[in-house]
Amino acid sequence: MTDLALKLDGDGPLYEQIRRAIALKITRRQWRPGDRIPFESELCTALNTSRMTVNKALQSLADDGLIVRRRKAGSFVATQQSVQAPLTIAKIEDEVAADGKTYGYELIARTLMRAQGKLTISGIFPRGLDVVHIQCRHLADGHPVLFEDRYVSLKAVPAAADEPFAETSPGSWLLEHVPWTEAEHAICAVNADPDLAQHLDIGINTACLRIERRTWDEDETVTFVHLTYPGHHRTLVGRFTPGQRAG
Amino acid sequence: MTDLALKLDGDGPLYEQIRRAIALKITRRQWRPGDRIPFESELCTALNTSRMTVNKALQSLADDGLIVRRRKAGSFVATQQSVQAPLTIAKIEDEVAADGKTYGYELIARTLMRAQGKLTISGIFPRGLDVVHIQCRHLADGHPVLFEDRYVSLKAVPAAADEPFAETSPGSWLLEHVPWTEAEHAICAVNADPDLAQHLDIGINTACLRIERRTWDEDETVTFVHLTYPGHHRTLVGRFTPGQRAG
DNA sequence: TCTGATAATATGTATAGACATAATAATTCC
DNA sequence: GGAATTATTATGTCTATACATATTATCAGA
Repeated sequence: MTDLALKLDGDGPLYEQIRRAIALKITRRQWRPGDRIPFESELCTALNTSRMTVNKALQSLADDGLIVRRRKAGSFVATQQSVQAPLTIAKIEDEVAADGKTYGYELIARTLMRAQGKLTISGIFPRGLDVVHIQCRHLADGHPVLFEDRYVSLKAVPAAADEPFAETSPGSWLLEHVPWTEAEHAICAVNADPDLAQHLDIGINTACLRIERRTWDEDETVTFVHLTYPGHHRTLVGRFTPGQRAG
Repeated sequence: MTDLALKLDGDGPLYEQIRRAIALKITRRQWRPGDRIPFESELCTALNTSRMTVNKALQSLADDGLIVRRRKAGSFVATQQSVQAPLTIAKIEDEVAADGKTYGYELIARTLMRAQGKLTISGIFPRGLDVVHIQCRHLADGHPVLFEDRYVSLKAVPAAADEPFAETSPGSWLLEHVPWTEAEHAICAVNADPDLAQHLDIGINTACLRIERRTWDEDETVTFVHLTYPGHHRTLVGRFTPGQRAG
């Protein structure tokens, strides 16, 4: 039967063809949000394929949020289709290098302290926890492109107490030495205060992009960092193509 | 054999257990970037499972970039482990509603025009293309939270010429009426110019977060939009957990 | 020693069948 | 009619097998 009017384009693996064909129906609004799409068994007979192959296509569509699957009920086109933006935060070293520029690093301050004030109020670290506070900046061809303001828990990372961070940026060092299982990000815009303006070599009040990242290892907070970029720094976020699998 | 020391936790589907066990090895740095991880066949015999099950676990790890797979060579822990931040851009209506506030919409300007100047220089629209230019703002409990500056191609969306956008925001209208296959985002910080400051009811020069989105349908640019949020608006980006599948 | 053909092999894809599970529909009983 | 039970069913998971494909390793021949 071709009453489903699902046309495979014959390009690439079967499950990807099926995925594309269904994604096309959805993006073309022929199958609309809330609509039930054909059962696996129907697709199998219509396309003359095995269930596992159809299943692989549907699972991948479900993974990407294009459809929602419910046992016994069937599969449905997702009702709220929010736009996904796969933001990949590369190491700044790589980013500068990818730009064809020379990377530079400068430590501004490194202090051993106990968590207090804002850090404890925000619930990031428990009061009194030993932390290292590091401020540093990253340069591209000698010009500052990123100011980093970081706290590292000495409970989670005792070795950080002996690391001067004079040559190695804390980001790289942590990535290399410390395991983590979870990260949470927030993005906001801030006006440069005099300090920040000086460190980034920009005018006071210049808009800056700030990424706030908190990293855990299991339940233990490992590090909390503010990464602040000059506002003109345009962070490119990846493309999102509902029809095809991320890669 | 348990010489792989891969311990399954017995929680949930087998392929997820395998996935978790391997992800744990990687996050714990027991299998380091560049290392080859056991072959599918080795995992099969060690864990006494079928190849398809192991394959499903490994494929999902590869999808998420934790490992890289090469035929004949094997599977390897990914060398550059960039941090993924799954940024989900919800409809502003939903976002305001999720905040427990009352959503409001105000059209500021709607103009039919031909693409010129910056729009053509940036290569977004071809010179002379008919577009609708819409400026509007979105309110939460009567207070502006988002300024939207949008261009819609009349070639891709002829119906936009007849839509006043007086009551419906162009974002919702487009999402409802117009198919698209691809979107690209960029994020930057900008200082509020007098106009923007007035529309968002903030001080001049206040740092604002701007999301720039370009949307295509196949090769045709559908719309280009600047979404500008007051800087204090903290855009929460989702959590990223390398050990478990997104969902 | 180098080159090109050949073999070996790990992953990639696809199939058919089986049972589990959750959610819905149908049925029975009060 | 309504509540509790049972049956049905679509998806979820898993297995065993087969062949395709890309890539590496090996080996023969010049």
